[in-house]
Amino acid sequence: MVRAVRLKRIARQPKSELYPPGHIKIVQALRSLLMEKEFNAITWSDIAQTAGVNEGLIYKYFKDKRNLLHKVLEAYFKEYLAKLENDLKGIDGALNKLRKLIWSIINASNEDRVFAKIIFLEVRNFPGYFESQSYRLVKDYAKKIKELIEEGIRTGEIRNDISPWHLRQVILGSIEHLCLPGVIFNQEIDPDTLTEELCKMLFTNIGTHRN
Amino acid sequence: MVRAVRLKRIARQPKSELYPPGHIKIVQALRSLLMEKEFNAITWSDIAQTAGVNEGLIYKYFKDKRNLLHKVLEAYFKEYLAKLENDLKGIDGALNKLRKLIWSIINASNEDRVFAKIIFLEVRNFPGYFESQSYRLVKDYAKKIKELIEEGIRTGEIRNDISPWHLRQVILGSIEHLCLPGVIFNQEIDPDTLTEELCKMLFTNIGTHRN
Amino acid sequence: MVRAVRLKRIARQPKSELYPPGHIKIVQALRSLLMEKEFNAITWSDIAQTAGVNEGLIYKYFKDKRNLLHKVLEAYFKEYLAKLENDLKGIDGALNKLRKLIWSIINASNEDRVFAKIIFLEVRNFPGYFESQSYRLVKDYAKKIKELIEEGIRTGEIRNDISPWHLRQVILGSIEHLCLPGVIFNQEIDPDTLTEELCKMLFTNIGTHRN
Amino acid sequence: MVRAVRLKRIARQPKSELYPPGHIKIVQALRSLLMEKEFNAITWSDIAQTAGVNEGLIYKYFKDKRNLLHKVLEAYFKEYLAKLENDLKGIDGALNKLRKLIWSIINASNEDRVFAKIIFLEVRNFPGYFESQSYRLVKDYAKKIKELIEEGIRTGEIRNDISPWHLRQVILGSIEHLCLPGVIFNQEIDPDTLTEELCKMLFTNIGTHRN
DNA sequence: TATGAATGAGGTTTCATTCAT
DNA sequence: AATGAATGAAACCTCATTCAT
Repeated sequence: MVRAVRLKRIARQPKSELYPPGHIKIVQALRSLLMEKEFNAITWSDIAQTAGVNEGLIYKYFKDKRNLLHKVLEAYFKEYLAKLENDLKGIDGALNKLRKLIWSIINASNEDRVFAKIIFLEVRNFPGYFESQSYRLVKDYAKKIKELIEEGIRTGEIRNDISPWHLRQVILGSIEHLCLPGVIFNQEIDPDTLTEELCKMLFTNIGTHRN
Repeated sequence: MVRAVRLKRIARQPKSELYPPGHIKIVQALRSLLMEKEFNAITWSDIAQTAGVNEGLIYKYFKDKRNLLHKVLEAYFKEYLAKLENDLKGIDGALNKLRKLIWSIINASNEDRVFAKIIFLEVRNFPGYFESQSYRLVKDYAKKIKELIEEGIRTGEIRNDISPWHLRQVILGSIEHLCLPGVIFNQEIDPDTLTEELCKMLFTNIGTHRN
Repeated sequence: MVRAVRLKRIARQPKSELYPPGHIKIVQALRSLLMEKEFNAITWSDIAQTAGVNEGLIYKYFKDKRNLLHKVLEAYFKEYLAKLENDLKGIDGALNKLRKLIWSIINASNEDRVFAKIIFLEVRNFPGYFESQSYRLVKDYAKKIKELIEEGIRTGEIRNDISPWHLRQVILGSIEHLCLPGVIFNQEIDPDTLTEELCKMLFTNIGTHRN
Repeated sequence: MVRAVRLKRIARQPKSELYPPGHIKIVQALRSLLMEKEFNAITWSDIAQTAGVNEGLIYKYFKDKRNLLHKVLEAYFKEYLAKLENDLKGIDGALNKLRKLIWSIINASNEDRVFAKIIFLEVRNFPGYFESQSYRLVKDYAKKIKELIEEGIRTGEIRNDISPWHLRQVILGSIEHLCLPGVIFNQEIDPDTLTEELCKMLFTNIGTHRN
């Protein structure tokens, strides 16, 4: 009896719960510390204290601080990608999908400031990032955006003199700079307005239907 | 005679020569170190060694490492602004000016990788930056871009349903993300192509002549 | 049986034993260094070496050198107060108690030169001292002396035209200057003689019985 | 002619004016810095800045910081001694002289807080002080007090079972502790009250006329 | 006499990391 | 799995001091 109950409980647990409690506390601690401080100003001892965990324990789970940061980003990103996949289901047309995707990133940046902070401000200046697992996720994701654009070009929704790579960069950069003031100065980020404004600038032009 | 020559020599001296040699060496040292390393991995002793100067001397001129970084950025930015002002002279029309401005930033990012690195990767994650003199320059500059856009709207070159603030952010973010791969992975950045691509995406649409 | 012994041993341990060994060694190290050097000439590395402990460890336990000094004083003072309380038990009359108290401080200054050095020479010139825990102990102690004097006035042992505050200062200052040459030049301090001389000057006069 | 004028001018100048201006400025600077800070927290560069003088110049005049401090004390003390000598003129009786002397020190401590700070708080913890010229002045002065007491004993004004050395220490220590709170916490010091209180406690008793 | 520039040496402080329990 | 204690190395920083001018 007892055993059955146990198994059941474990089966129900979301994946992250499978990590030992110390591991979870440490990841949580970094997340919450990143709300107040920049990454470089956060020390192991900050993290251990916030996590309510011994400093030495961290070494059981993480190679170094950057490694931990990348793990945190990875977790965020996986969450985000799952949500996104769902969001895009049932949407027709490359432009519509792009619009939704834009809204989705901005929305995530608004709801998870730390996520945005990490991706916009903390990982890029560190070379090791580009060898990390989390960067691979980002790259895959970026690739998918490019493919979406190429799909749009094939279907004729997007002008065929547009370079997919350049457009992707323009979209990502625009989103970033539209969100950045909100992220840095803790101001409101309005996904609807920002998406609307950005698409107004890009889509009517990019699209072939009007030119 | 001698006296006249003297006056002339003093008058000719560029501004940077007014700093004591140690000061100049230190600034140069950080510039060159930033080519190889990220800012946080650079230590005082790195800088002092590279500059061929005593560590203690750095404190005579700079409060701390961030302060030095901001000073370096400031110097770059002033150089850049001077060049830009010249570049924009004699150009007619807001869109043409914007195009030139875009080219100008991309070009600067290409020629001065360190400049781009600092501005894209190193300063933004540090709160103190936003109180620095160099940030004030950046803000002034951003303001001017917005005014350029507003001018375009007034003259009818730019659609009047475009929000200047949002457009400015889109432009700056686009530039940044178009240059970023080049800056990070030390690849070529082609100002002409990038400018062309970006303007193609934005201008035909923003402009009123077609809608 | 074994268990009983254990409990007993733990119960007997003096409080200081509860600190980790490194902490104790550091405090001891400063105590012994103060015998030879003035506080300002003592460095962290002196302390660490003397304690046979890593320099960094000091920061685990003490905020800074002054903080450590105050902790050392605190320990001394607590020891002293405990002894004093015992010494005063069973003594009748405010003047007799004062005499015993005077003897007690002089005696402590003689036996613990470092204690006297700290209190007479090292803490007072540092403003932070007056916010420290150890200063609070000193103040409480000084207050008790004043109350003893007031008691003497109430009981008629001490002239009622004497200001308790001034008398307290006179007593403390006298003690200090009587001990100072001994403390500074490492000469003998004779508690009996000094107490006798001081009381001769003060008590016959302060007392009401003769005036 | 010129020479005569010169000599005259020099002769008229007060003694301190004979020092070069840099010297004077440096001494003044330390005096004024001691009002705000403890001696150990004052650096050469503080002093040079306050004096409006180059750091290197200090080495022309002073061996080290302590040496400078002792020079400052010396200057104060000489001023004080000159005043005191005048004050004591025409006063009859050892006790009256002592009373005046007590008043005089307390008064000086009130008017020149820095003087009191130096003597009560800053010099004693430094061994080198006891080899300094300024300490010699202090010792001479203390000796004179002892002689004054001995004179009082000889003339019968003071009880002959009083030890002059002990009484001198009691007087000096009492004065110090009566002034100390005022000096440390920048409170008012009232020479009249303090002198009155101290003498009330000591003199009626010490004197033979009543016993 | 006085200054600006620079230095050397060592003090202070921080932190990632290890290890026995 | 987790902790408490301690360490080593290197960073940061300060300051007294010197020297050419």
